[in-house]
Amino acid sequence: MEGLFELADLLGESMQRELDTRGLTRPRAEVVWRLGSDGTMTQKQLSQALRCTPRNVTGLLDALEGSGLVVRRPHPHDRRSTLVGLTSRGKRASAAWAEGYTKLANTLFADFNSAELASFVRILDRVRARLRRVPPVRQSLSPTAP
Amino acid sequence: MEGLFELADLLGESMQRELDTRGLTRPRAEVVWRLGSDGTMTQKQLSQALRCTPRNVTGLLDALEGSGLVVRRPHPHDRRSTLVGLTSRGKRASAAWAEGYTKLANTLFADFNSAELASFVRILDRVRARLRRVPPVRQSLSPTAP
DNA sequence: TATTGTTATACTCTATAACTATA
DNA sequence: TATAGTTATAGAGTATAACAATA
Repeated sequence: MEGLFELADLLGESMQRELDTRGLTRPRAEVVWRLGSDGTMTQKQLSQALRCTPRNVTGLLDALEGSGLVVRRPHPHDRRSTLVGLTSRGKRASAAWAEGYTKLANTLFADFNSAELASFVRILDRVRARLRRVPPVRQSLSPTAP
Repeated sequence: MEGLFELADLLGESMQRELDTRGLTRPRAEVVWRLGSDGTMTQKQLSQALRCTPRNVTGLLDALEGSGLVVRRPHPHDRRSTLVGLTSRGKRASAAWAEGYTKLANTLFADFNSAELASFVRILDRVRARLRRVPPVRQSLSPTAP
């Protein structure tokens, strides 16, 4: 089933190519993507959503604010916090990506009949659910194991 | 078909977790992986295989040599070149990862009957082949599009 | 006293350009 | 003259720790 790993790599490369043509790095694109999906949030919430440090968020937002995709606004009730949201340009970018991925998926899965697709999706869902629960198999991957 | 993108992400995270527990970064692990798959090669060949600059290879090899996973040897016929290969520890690491991924795949795809699996693999292969040919859809992903 | 976001500092990956040794 | 690998320099992402403002 190495094909699955290769497919995952190919999907990653495909996404990367898209970002390169837009002059956006992947971490910055993830910020835009997240804000587009979940809407305005504080930097703290963003750092939790992206699973990175608050310091990291500061740097990414500085760059994205500079290129006009994102705005920082004071939190109305907590003056320690900063609310982050997409500009109209950021919203267009986020929506365009979502559309692009949908198109890509449609292209990739065109020409399959519905029975095949249903079977594929069923297996995909079960594999995905299982992957979420699989713990890292540390022992078998140890490069220092005897 | 967003499930496929999510699965790709999950697989990536799963691999990343493995590397984290080993104290290896992804770029360094890719060097070890590549040398394990294709055997000894020059730094030039490595930079082409990894699609990065020769300078980048130098840095990765410096680190990997320091941790004893890789050795540099003079090329027997061309004194400009350097041959790079895995140490025995590097070979163990590479083999252990391959085994780990096989185990993961086996875990993920246990409990499916052979007809389901055959159907899944067939679609997977066709999607993969198509993905290799799909060009980036630049227009539809443009954040600056009107 | 705890939390939010920042500055200070450091390490890794990556790239381009200039340079050395060799072909 | 061209090639392989290095040093020099720079920018992005990430982390920890110390700090300011606010709760």
